[in-house]
Amino acid sequence: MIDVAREAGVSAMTVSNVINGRPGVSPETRLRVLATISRLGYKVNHAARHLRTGRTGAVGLIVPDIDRPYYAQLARRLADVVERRGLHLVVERTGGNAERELEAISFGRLRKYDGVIISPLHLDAADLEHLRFETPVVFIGEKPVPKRFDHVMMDNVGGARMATHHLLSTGSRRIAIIGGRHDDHVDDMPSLRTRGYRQAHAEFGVEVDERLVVEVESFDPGSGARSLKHLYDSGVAFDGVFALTDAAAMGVLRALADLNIDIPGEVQAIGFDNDEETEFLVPRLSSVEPCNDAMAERILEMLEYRMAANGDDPRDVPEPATTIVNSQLVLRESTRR
Amino acid sequence: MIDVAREAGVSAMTVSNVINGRPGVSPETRLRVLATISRLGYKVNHAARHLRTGRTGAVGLIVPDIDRPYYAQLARRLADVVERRGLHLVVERTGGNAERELEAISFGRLRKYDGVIISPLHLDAADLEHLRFETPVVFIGEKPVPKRFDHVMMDNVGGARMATHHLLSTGSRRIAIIGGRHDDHVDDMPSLRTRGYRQAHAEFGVEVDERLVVEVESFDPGSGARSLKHLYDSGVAFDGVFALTDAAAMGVLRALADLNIDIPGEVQAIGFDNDEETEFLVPRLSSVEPCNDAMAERILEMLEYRMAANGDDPRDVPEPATTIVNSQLVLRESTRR
DNA sequence: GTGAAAGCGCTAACAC
DNA sequence: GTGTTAGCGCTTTCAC
Repeated sequence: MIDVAREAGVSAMTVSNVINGRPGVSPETRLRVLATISRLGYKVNHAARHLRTGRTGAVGLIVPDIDRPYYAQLARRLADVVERRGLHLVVERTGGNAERELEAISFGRLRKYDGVIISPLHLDAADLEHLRFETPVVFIGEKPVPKRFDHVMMDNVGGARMATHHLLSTGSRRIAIIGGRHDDHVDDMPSLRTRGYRQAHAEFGVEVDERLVVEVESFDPGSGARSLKHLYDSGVAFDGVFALTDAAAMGVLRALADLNIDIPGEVQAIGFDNDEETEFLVPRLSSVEPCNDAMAERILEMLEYRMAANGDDPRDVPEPATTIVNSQLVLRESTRR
Repeated sequence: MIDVAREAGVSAMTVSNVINGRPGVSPETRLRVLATISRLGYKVNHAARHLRTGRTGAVGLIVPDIDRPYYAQLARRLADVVERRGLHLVVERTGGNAERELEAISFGRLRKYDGVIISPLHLDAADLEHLRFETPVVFIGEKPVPKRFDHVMMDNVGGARMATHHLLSTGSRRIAIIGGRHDDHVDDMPSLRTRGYRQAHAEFGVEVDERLVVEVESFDPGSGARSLKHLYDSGVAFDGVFALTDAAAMGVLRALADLNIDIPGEVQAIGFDNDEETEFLVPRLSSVEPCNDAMAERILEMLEYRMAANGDDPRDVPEPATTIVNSQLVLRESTRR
């Protein structure tokens, strides 16, 4: 920058003013400086600017996994919203283990960002209790976080309730839940969705057969397919399947096809997440739409409040809030009407 | 940091040495400093460190889209490899328009990273001709880039040749190519794969009916399904389909199911990319595996060479290289044997 | 409308 | 084994 200043016969300050489009530079000077900048191929050093101003122009999204459609699609939506505000989104993944999650969010790495969106998977409220961030942070996902943080989550219980409700109201009485939990007292995704499943059963006065609650080690298609086959082989009868994610549901559809079971005639099936692909499966999969667009908007709204308030008058710092975004049933061919 | 130094009764330099695990600090001092650090809740400021050392510990991946399974899965693989080397990967997306691609790679934003992997979609060799990066860069993908850059790409032509070859050798003679190009003289993904398709036909002495070459506006399942229906409605007969991506192939399978066409008896189908989901489609989709693991390894190998060489003796800076990673056929239920 | 000085938080190089 | 000095490239402040 001082090179540019010297070449253009002005001070570094003036160059800085030109670059940042600040007023108070005469048109001729501005032009001369701009010409020199492009002639010398000068580029601002973001690290220095960051060191000085504390702003980076970047919003971080920290997720357990980047290749799961759910996170990938959420990332895209957030990127849209972030870019509309003149910032850009960068995504980091933790690989879904507690230690790496802590590392990603604790050791000053957040300072690279003006604001951060974190989706914890293994960290729970106790781990987060001691943490203080100097960067504005919004938590997303179903893991409970301390009340002093902003938190946006989807309505897992409500969505699962609706899905199960639909299967029950269209005649299913023995609904397998793939990925469910026998003990649903921890607030994670499987437990919350299992709770919705149980609520719907309670509303219909139908008893849940615990043998239909199938725990899984992961939520990919492979494990969905294996679980369903295992359930079938164990001889437990079922006439409906609620898979806790669309990825798992994909495996379920595949396994039902292998078993020559008619969908939705013999067994109806429903997923959760409304991934873009579900509409093209055979049969087209009914699912629960988590309204990620609304969620993305809400997340950024909260983050912006905090980012705006950061460093300012502590009086107008917003109260931490928890938002639950409604979900919505999308019915396709894998369920009856 | 000076706060910590003062509190611990040492100099800032010693604190720095402790933080970075450098030798030459006595155990007692080290312990005292560490205690003070945690008592004061001190965190290193990465911006300052970056400003001073020029290293950030981050590798950037810049892709057109983050929610396409192909990029998402590539990102995961790269993240694995990057993390094995003690760095971490951050992903940015450009949204797939030329201006934003340029912005992402040109305006000094790359300085946030020790090395960058770029997958251009709209920028071509001419746009890149003038660019000089001070950050080590490896290009990926099929867009041609100037020779002075490192470039890793998969074997699009070979993979498409193999896929088409298999359909021909199992009896198909009228193979539709979804996403193909009538004019395949530009080096982009569709053109390269179309070239492989034509090569295989030439080897078999089968003439290509240009009506079977179906151009598409995008490579998602929706457009795959629409294209296939449109082809069918137009009355052009076909007994095989090569979809240029698995996403498009997914739509093709869906459309064939809607038309009650038996796969692979009447029409056999094959995709490209070997996305994880393809194994669970109905029927299971045959595809071309681009060997992304090998590609990820190779990309990082090249990037590391450059990162190591950066700033050093110009004699041992490696020559720019272009690597083509082989692809491989994966046969499942959607094709005959 | 423009410039000079100071300093953001860190570390390389060298002195003690 | 530890401290001192200087400076990375920018912007804030205030003087001109």
